[in-house]
Amino acid sequence: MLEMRTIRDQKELIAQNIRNRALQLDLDALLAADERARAAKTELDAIRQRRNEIGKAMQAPLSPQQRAPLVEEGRQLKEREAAAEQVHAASEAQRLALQVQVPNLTHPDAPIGKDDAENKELRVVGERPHFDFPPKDHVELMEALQLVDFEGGAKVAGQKFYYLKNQAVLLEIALMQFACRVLQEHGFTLYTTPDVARQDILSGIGFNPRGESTQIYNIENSDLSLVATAEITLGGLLAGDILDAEQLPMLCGGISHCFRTEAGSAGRESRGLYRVHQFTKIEMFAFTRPEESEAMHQRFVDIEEEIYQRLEVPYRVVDICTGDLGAPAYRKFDLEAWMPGRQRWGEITSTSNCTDYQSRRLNIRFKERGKKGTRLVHMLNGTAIAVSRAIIALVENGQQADGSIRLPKVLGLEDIHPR
RNA sequence: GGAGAGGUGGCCGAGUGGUCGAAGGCGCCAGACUCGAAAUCUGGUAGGGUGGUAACGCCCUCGUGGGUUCGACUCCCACCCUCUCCGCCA
Repeated sequence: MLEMRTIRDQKELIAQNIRNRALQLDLDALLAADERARAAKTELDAIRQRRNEIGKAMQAPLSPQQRAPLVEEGRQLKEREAAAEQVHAASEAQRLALQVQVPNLTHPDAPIGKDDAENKELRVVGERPHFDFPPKDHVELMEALQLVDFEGGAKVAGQKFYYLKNQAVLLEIALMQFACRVLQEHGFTLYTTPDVARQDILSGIGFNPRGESTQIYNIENSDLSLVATAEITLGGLLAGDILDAEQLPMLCGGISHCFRTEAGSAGRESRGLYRVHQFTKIEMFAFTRPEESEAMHQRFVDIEEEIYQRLEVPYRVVDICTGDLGAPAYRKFDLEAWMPGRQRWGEITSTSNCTDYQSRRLNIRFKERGKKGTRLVHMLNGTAIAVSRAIIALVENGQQADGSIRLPKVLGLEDIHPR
């Protein structure tokens, strides 16, 4: 969420940003709602001020004749205050509903474009494999090797759920282990996290769990939702806290069980493990001083590249364009792996600098020694390894003519052979 | 799940109907002392909103939300969380 003052003072900039992001949003309605909310607050404050004055006056020893009119006025003010409070609460709710739709500002270097077709390729790293046989996709390969069971998944939990089997299970564990090790080497504190989170945490991160096209599974009779990523639980970890500046930057790595309804994406990229309702991910998260966030963002990209280089997966780095950025992201880079089964690049990691967009709503601040006041931290997230997509890349790129799969040495696993 | 205790500023901790944003301490900042530091002494030190060029004013915040009252940190209700004991359990 952006600060209302920013939206007021820099209306043109905000409006341009909304256009760049190809969003529809009535800024004037927001500004009007803001006017109403502030007017209501002024009104309410005036009533409260008078009430406080009466309270103060009543402390002095007073005769019953002096007290009576004060008590009466106080009584009346209480009623007026209640009415004013309702007006104020309603106008604030209206304002907030619009305010949270305003996307974050955007890095000046982010490419301007309306959708993912206009993302900018920054570099390609690694050699795409050449096959002297027609390459198969991961579904065909994995089913032949008894590494996955989609039918079982569908029977028990529905479409887009799956079981991993045999060596794929060890592969998942090895990938998680590898990613955790790398993060630890880079100074991250590792976490397992809850797989559910409260509404206010979800909204603070920028998810809208009860909205119409939500990606989120909600748990009935509670204000909990299944998390779509550990970005939610890691980012929410420090909600409401005031940190010492010396504690920053704070790096967290987490095992992330991801649950996504994938509403509205039926039929899109739906084959196999590419887009599923549940997967496991190792997530990076950082809380930084504002001055550090851009450098930290680069560092996240570097770590992602290190991981995929060590996994020997050919990939390219993409600078996400304005129209394809999520609302909280100030800038976003994706790594896309070469996927021979689809003959195209497929997203395997994503890292966003969300600046203070999330910390404002989650109220995560830091304090510097000797300085007055507090400042909002910057928050960044990034994928170390999203297991299901990493498996696609490894299996498809590592396939051999005899149907076996060659795996990168860093995982410490044997290659996978037909039984 | 049952019984009890408790949630106050960056931290610890007092405060049980009158203004208290809150004693005291720690920490931090500035100054004094010192060649310098430590110790000591003096003063300062919450966050947010809103109005104002500013000085400064006003409002909110003592877990959260309601209620009682002219007035609530203080009384009542609900919820959340923490701790102790008992039960249950991987």
